[in-house]
Amino acid sequence: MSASKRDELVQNALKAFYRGGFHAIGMDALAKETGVSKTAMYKHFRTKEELILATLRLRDEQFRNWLVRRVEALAATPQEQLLAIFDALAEWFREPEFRSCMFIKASSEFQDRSHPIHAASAEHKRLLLVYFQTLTHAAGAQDPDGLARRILLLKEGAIVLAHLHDPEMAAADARAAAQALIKNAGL
Amino acid sequence: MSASKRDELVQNALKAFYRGGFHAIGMDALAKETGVSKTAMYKHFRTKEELILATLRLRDEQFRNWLVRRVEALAATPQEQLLAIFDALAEWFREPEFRSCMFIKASSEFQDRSHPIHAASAEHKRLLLVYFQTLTHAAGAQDPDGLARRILLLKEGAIVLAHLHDPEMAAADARAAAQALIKNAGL
DNA sequence: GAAGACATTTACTGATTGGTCAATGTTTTT
DNA sequence: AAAAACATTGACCAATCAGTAAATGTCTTC
Repeated sequence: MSASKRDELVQNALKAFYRGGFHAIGMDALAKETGVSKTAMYKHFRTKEELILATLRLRDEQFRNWLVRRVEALAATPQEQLLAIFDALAEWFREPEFRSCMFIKASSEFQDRSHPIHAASAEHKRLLLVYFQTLTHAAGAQDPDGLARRILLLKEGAIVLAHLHDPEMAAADARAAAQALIKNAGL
Repeated sequence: MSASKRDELVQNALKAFYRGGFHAIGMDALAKETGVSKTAMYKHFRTKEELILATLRLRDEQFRNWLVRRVEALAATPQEQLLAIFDALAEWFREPEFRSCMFIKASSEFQDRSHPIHAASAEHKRLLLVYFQTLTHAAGAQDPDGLARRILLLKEGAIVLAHLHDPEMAAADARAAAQALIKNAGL
């Protein structure tokens, strides 16, 4: 299997896991959905866990790239970009394939903090926090690290409620709350 | 099996599902852990899904009762109680058995909005929102319904980050954000 | 104490779980 | 064209999945 075929496998596995859950989808179903035989899959990933970790790495890259690009397209100044995060989220929530956050789901199914999949999920959130911190610092907020953590808090809450209640309202509420917090940080 | 034994079964199943996840724990393992034979379980619950729904009903009752009582014990006025929500959450996060929210996990594993388990999770959050609304209305906030939704947003975000990052910090950040929102609502 | 009702157990179903293996292509190198 | 390297396959493994059946035990009622 070529490197591009391997990427394609991870891409398809990502979609399948995102749609169906990690425990719910077996390796047989995965092989059938991706069009790759099971043995070929096990040539590249020694265990199901390794394949999951590979999909999470891809998803982390995809999501953070998408978010940064989208935010930069929507707003120019760091302060406006902090708000644009929630406009980007609203766009994501509107996608018909939207089914919450891959990493919230991963940490829901692999709850032990010491589990590699849980750790990968925590790391994704940490990297997002770092991005938010660059924005709050650049915007010149008071307590920039604290503001970044609160923005992340709103983002996670918005995802959960977009999945369970109304996507549009979740994004709008989070945006409004972020606006209040930003004003409160002297901006 | 007596009614109390049935309750005991649901209690133990709740613990097992909360610890291990819904798909990850099979009915055999569940029977062994609860000390009830598998056939006895199927006498009371026709399917695994029905048992899960029963555990969610119990959890909804337990959690909302606990939260209301704790909040009332921690603060007297509606406005203070809105903040006390996050002090109660901090206590919950500190428990060594804390492993995120049962309903976030349930909706992570059963993602289809039409699925009864997903619907039960959404209903739990809706009932929490109703409780928050009684507080924001009683406190005399501007846009009380909106404030309640934003408080709920913060609560969900705090749970996610308490599970993935630092529990103490998640609670404190959410509390600080709530304080800003409350002040912003004219209180 | 016998009869019937209810509870509980062990043993089992076919399907599926994650993972492996020997056999069979299909290239690439010599 | 022969040989060595690599890819791919379907069949297979023991274990577990959700769910069931028949048999055994334990009450209650008369």
